[in-house]
Amino acid sequence: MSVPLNTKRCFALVDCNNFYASCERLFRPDLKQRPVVVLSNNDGCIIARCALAKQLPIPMGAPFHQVKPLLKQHRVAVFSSNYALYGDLSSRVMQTLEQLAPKVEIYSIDEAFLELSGVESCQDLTDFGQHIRQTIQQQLGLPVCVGIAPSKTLAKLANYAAKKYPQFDGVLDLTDSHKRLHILARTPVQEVWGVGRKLAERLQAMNIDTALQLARACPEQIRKKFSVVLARTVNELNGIACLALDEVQEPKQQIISSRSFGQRVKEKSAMQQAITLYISRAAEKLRAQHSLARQLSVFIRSSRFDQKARFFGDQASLVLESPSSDSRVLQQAAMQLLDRIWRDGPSYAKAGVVLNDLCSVQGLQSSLFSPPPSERSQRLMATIDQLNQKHRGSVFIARQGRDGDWQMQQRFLSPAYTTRWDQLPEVY
DNA sequence: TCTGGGGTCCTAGGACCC
DNA sequence: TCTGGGGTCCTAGGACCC
Repeated sequence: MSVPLNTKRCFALVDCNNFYASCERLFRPDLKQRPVVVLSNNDGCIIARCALAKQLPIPMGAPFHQVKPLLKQHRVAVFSSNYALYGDLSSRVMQTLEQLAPKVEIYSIDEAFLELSGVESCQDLTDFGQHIRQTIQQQLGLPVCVGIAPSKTLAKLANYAAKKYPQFDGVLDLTDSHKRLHILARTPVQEVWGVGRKLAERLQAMNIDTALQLARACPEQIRKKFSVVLARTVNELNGIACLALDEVQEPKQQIISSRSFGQRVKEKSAMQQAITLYISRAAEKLRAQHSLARQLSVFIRSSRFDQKARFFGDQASLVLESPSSDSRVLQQAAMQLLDRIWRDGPSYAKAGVVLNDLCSVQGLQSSLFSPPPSERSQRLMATIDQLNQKHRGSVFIARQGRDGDWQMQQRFLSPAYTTRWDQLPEVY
């Protein structure tokens, strides 16, 4: 009787390479030899670069206006972010992965953890990683890298190395402990999942510079000096899995909708329009996950980068009498909050709303103390959501208005190739 | 002129209580 | 005159992630 190779727990992290840039290039084969970058909302800064663009001195997060001349000089193709496109391609990638492995955790728009333990077709782990890579490439035309290891943190690290070192051909299996030590010793501690800039600084002050040095630190000491989270990371780096695969996506505990303005806002009426739009977006998300909010906040702020004017920012929040997901109820409450914090004078650069203390509609049906929203309200909101799903922006609260200078800039938006019939790409 | 948005989790410290 | 100590709960803020 043969014993399965992978009786022990084993994770793979599949991560799309330069996801947003790859998505844009998918429908523009003419850009194959040209560097491609994607901008953040409002065309603010660079948030994705293809491999060619990474060779240029354009750092991640660079403000667009600062690198504009350089982009022009190198004939870089620039795109505003197109989340309709990325979201749709993302879900296709995830569906493909779900066919390849029974247990998949969608970790972000471009990453998923897979549990490989017990995958029958998976005898050699590296071969299986290559199979994943080729399948996504063939079916969707998107490049991915695969990291394989006995813990999620190590799988992340394996993925980092698979991307960084070409000799691995996009797949690295770190279940072997010799190979693991070799890679850990060459990985800066800041590249470890869970170690950001601040922690890296503190660790370096203790002469912990590499992932291997962190792996060899005493978890108890780390827990005392730092936190339980970093102590867990130390264990994970040693191949002790402390983090499980989360297959079910829990409803969000907080919903935020906020934007920087295309142009500074000085008038209260424009701010009211913007807040009304944001609250509608947030309420839509709330209803999509069948939740209600008990608490909401509104914030407004000027620009932190403005040299001439003093920074101004404020926020206010309130608790609703009974939890709600009705756009009209939330909008009225948001307008009250705005009245409390609004000041004439500042040039506002950004505003947003936050919904907190969320609960599920079902959980509330039986509660005596907080009656659930009325049938009428629920039906109305469901109808609005349906209409807006078909045609975005067909039904909205009048206060929102149709257009405003404050709306975000998207000067380089690609068509919604995959989600709108009228924008399907034409092939000649 | 122009510097993103949306999340999670943990900890420290204050308020309050006995 | 003398001004405790321990526990819980909540919130704000920090750090991290993509």
